[in-house]
Amino acid sequence: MRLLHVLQQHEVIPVGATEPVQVDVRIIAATNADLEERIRHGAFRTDLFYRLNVIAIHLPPLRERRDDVPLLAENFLSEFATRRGAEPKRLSEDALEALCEYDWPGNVRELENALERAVAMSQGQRIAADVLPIRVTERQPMPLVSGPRPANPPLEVIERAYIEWVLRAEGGNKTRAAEVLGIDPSTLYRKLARFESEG
Amino acid sequence: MRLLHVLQQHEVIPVGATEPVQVDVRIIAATNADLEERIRHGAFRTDLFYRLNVIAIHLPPLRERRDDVPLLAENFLSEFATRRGAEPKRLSEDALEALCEYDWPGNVRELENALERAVAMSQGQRIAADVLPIRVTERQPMPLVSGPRPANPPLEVIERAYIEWVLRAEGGNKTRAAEVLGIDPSTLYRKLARFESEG
DNA sequence: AGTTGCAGATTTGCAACTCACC
DNA sequence: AGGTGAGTTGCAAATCTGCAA
Repeated sequence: MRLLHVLQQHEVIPVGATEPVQVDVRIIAATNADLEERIRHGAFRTDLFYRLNVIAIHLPPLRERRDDVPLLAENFLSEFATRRGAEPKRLSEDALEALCEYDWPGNVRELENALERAVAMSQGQRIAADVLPIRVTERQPMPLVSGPRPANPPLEVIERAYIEWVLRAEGGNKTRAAEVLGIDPSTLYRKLARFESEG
Repeated sequence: MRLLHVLQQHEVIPVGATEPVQVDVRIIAATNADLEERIRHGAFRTDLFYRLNVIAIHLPPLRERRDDVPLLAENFLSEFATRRGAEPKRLSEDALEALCEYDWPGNVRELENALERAVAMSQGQRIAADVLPIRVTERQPMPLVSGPRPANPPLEVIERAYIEWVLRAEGGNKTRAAEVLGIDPSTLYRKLARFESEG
């Protein structure tokens, strides 16, 4: 862990720090779609500035997790059903296949919307492919502009971030923080010392 | 870390798992207010079900972080200013003091709303205390029903969660995951083996 | 790419000690 | 002086790691 350490420094994304002294950390996991939407709503900036440091944890786009589509779809359908107080509608074979083939540039959010619409448009209990948005069924070779994905931070960074997070949550009390973290106070103490010396 | 291990198992909060085989994890940091609001909007359920397991990381309520209030307020004010394309308004001494004294049961979200309203109501560049919501300036002894706070998960749990997260993000490729994590593949391999044996 | 042996480096929990404060 | 709680350090044992196969 020491060896590779140098490579890892760039992974943290500090944002607009105003005071360099105390640093706090949030760990946020979100799909790209989540992020975009939250930024649009202004909520994300708020989160970001909660205390000035952020570590972003990357979630691959839905198109790279095709296996998840059926499960996600099922979850959404039963969620919608619960909301309406009815039985979940089921996807036809064709519809499911189309969902799996599509590239979902809008990720999970887009899938959710498509299904919601489909549920509303379909008459019976079965969702046919033709109530899905055209772009989904159209089956075009998508633009496929997959830029370089953001990398996830190294383990060491996450560990540090979380430790600092908890320490702050406990008001700086190292003993209590150690208890929460499930480690000996001395261990925490030494980890912190190491953080200091490593910047 | 081995010794305390038994105590730590209860910290994970798995939610509505449907398939016990593969587990994925999201790490979410949010204020209580965030959570509440997202649940109301249905977004959180969606997040939750992304892949069926969640580890909640606790952020202490704003009332326990009074020091943060001025900084937060400042951030909000300049955010609002940017949105309007104007200079940020400034808080009067009294107003700031009132903000610091208040208990903020709605946490950061409530603070944001209060400030937004205050900015809209104030005439000049200076925000006086009397444009703040009455409950804020009223300075009552708040109910103070601080139940037991949810504990943050132990370090070990976070480490595991993150490793599994990255592994999945890399499509199960251990070598690649190890690279991202900044550890030797063999190390990752052994960590995973341990996870298996420990459930 | 996944897995294991190995020797050496590292880390850990424990316990003991200090310090501050009541 | 006594007691409690936090922070800190020595130490030996246990563990973990990177390398190489």
